[in-house]
Amino acid sequence: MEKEVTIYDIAKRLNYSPATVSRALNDHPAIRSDTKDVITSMARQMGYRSNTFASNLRRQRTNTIGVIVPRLNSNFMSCALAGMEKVANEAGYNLIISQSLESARKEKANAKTMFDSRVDGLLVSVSYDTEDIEHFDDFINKGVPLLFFDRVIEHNQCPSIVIDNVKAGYEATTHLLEQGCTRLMHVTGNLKRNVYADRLKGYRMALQDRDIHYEKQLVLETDLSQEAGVEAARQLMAFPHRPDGLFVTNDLCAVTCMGQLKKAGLSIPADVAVVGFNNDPVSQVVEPNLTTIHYPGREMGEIAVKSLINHLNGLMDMQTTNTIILRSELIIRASSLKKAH
Amino acid sequence: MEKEVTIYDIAKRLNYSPATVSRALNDHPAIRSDTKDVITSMARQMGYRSNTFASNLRRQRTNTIGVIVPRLNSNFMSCALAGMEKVANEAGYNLIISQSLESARKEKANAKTMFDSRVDGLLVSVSYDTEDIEHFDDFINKGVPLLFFDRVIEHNQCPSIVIDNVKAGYEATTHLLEQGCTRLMHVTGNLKRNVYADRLKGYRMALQDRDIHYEKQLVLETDLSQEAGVEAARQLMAFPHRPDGLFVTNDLCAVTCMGQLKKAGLSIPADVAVVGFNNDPVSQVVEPNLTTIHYPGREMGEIAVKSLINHLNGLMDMQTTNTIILRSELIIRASSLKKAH
DNA sequence: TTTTTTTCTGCAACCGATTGCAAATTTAAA
DNA sequence: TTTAAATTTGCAATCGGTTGCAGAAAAAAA
Repeated sequence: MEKEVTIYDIAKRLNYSPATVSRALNDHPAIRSDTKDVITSMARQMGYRSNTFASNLRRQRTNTIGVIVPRLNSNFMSCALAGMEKVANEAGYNLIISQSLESARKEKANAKTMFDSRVDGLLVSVSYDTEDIEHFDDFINKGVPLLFFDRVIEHNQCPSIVIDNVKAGYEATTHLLEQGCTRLMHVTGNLKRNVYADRLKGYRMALQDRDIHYEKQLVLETDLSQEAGVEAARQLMAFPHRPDGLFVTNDLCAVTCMGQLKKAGLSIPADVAVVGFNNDPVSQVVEPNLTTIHYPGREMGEIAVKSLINHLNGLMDMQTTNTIILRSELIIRASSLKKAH
Repeated sequence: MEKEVTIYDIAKRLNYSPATVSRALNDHPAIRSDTKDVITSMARQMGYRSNTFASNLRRQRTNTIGVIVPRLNSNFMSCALAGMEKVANEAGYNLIISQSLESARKEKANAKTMFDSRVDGLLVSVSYDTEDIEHFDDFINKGVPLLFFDRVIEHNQCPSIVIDNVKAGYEATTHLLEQGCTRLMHVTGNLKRNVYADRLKGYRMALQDRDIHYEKQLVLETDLSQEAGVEAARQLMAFPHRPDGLFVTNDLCAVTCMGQLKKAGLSIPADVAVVGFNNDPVSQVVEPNLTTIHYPGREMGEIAVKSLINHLNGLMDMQTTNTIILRSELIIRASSLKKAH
């Protein structure tokens, strides 16, 4: 285990002061360029590596971005994280990722850890049962940029990155209606969360635009798990006047539900047309293939990190940008096609 | 933006030395317990938070674990990461995650970053085209514990966490043979990687045990993408003597392949019985449901981090443990059931 | 050649916690 | 009461870069 090389070692070896070495390695303009060359090449030769802690300690900066998500093992989230990691990595930032597991309590604990780790910025998609965001006040007070994505919470200091969930919900619903559905069931998540509330709003608007009466009983608020899909199928079939269309805001839940319906002898889309959400790989595997909304996870992750880093570098002020809306898209597949095209 | 409280502030306020405060906050035995009480409560009252960098700088430790994976958006990997994050978080460690995107070059760059970030330990699942592991020598030389999981590389200094891939391959193959298949195609990944090589070994052993001649042409080495699934189906159908069994070492690839076969009019499992690998959610969605190997991603992640932390705390020596093998399991579903049970 | 301006470089303090060693205090033993 | 032992606490150096400020050196202008 050899000793670590420091700028002092380099300085002594070349007869410069540590200050000069430091500046040379950081490409400071006050250092002549041939001096820089000598120093950097000697640094390489001696196997020098910068000590991040000393640097962080002094500069009060960590080059680290914190990410708090509900859970990281969903297709959408892992794509978003993949995008984040890529951009962060290229910009020389590290990512510290933690999951709240849908619990506000754990989210709070994670926020504290992130704060203590002194992340330069924080990206958050809030948990199911997060009510307030006091636990992020520390960041706001300290001027640490905070950015919400996907599941966001309105806050005038923090920008959000989302898709237009109202529009997506509207399109999904409209599509089902255009296919001739007359009675649409809607299975969604916790309506405290913008993503689900907005999609519901879109659903209602679409109904309204066609003068279809909104029935509260047709909206099922669930945890969108696979079990919820089973339960949704049960409820759907229990209706005296059975719905002929189904809009589920999660693909995995939707396909599980579809499976149950098929098992019960219903035909998709003839008896029940189905639309999911997220464009998860399962949507192209299930039979019939699932119509769904393409949710740009990777892009969302990339843009979130890009915005944060631009802000940190003073290239952009996040306070002025309030919301970034990404394009989503209805992908029509067999599960909803009652009419031939 | 208030000023940060340091142990000096606490010391001054209580008329102790910073040293005493430091020790008190770290529960050092040399501090009387009522002194500790006074100090900790004052720390809380003043809103003190420890400065990790100063501490890291001094202690030459970071409480951070690095993770390098091929990509983080697969079901298996995101489950493994979820497990890692959970355990690490509970033990007060942070995770820095980066992905090699299956490129040895990027893996090297990531390793360097991790090394410079001075992670306390490193968990690695190697990329497709990693040939050597010289880029991890720095860690080994410096005594930073390095642990491989899933896609591992033999190294007498580094333990591995895996499942028994040979056995899994053997069981999958045997199961197909028991169902009456006589000619088995095997679609797998880069055979440089232990996971695929071992599964192939299991496949061959199973054939041998039943005196079935091994045909090289029946083994397809691919990147296991969905496109590879399409291509596999094409090749399967092109055989004059068409295989009646198919063992694909990845569920997503398997289901895509199945889709193609069905589209071509073949019936599953009657014409071709199929077994996948990983127990991805899609396996329970596709029709017929896919027989597969359950791969304990979450457990693998948890155990990986647990082992690393135990080693770091001196509770366990990783040098002596060479390999940890987790239990995997064949899950039999309809896609391979030719015989009724 | 002298003066002014510009470009480089170094000094030294600082970031905040940790820890070996010694001194001070308390407690126990003589 | 004195001495020895055990328990607490503090001093000061240390970890390794960073940066304001001042001074030296070099270049440009007078």
